Amino acid sequence: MASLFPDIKHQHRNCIESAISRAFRLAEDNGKKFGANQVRVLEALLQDHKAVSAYDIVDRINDTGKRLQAVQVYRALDSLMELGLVHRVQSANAYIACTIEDECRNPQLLFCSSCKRVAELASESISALISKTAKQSHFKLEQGLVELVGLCPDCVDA
Amino acid sequence: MASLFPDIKHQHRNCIESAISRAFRLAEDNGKKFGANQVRVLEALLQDHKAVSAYDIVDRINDTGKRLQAVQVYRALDSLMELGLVHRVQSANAYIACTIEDECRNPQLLFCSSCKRVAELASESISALISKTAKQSHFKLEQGLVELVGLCPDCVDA
DNA sequence: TTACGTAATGTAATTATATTACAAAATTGT
DNA sequence: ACAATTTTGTAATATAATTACATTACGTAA
Repeated sequence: MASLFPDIKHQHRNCIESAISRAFRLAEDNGKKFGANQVRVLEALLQDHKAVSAYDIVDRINDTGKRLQAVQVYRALDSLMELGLVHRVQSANAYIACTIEDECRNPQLLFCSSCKRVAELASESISALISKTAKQSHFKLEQGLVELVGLCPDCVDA
Repeated sequence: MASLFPDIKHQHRNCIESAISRAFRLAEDNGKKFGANQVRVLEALLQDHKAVSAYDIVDRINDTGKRLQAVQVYRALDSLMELGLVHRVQSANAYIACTIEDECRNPQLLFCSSCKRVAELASESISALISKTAKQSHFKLEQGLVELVGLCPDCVDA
């Protein structure tokens, strides 16, 4: 199996474009507004595949154009997370743009503690097991978080 | 299946005692020091089965006896987490005492977003799937976090 | 169109969470 | 007893997230 982490020479521009257009589509489908702040935050996250803290997003945004404050970034993050377009990297208090095509509310993340990159899975067997577990426990699942923390192939080799 | 969440009339004293004695055993086995601060923090967490923030632990501790500062509580939490005796409830920036008998570094938590109680699983099928997934992805797993956020049976009924 | 109610955005301040830096005390090995 | 190391104590600071409220944009019904 090839690494789930982005190849050094992948066409990142494609990631950005497809994510943005998917975002507009999803927002439309859900009758949600997709304003300038949301777009800017999503774009800031899409600059790379690393987990980025909210304040780093603020910095990225404020490098250019109209300045935003933290609270505005948090608001945008909240709405993006509601749409499943952004996930919180729980163990790092950071955020990542979703790379899964479909609606994604139960992220399965591989987070490299060394280079901070994140790869996202969409394992049916994992989600099935999660649902089954919740059901067995009479637990009304709102969100199932799976986060594998460790070293990505590149960082293991290095 | 009975609820994994503690029954209202369970003998909580037992939880506390067994956790503490297990803690001493584990620390000894690992040649780790188990000082007064660690004990106090663990006891504070064991007061109930809810996720507790670090600063709430500080408050619980400072209600009685020698006062501790946040950093001391964080240090104790770190060492307790290293031993697997405490887990971070990632989605709540809070902490919980482990209720599993064996070494526990890949917690599987059910976190009730309403009452903040936490139930802990030790599903072999989940851990196996996690390990397998990491292996397939050539990912050197340091910690596998599974956190189900939702409503416990009591809060669903209510 | 204007007036009104609602939702989104802007701005400032504050609260909550976690870490750094360094001093003091305890512990360990020689 | 002494130096080296680790743990604990204390103060300050850094980072993360939210609250409170003012302002602007947006839909909609008179």
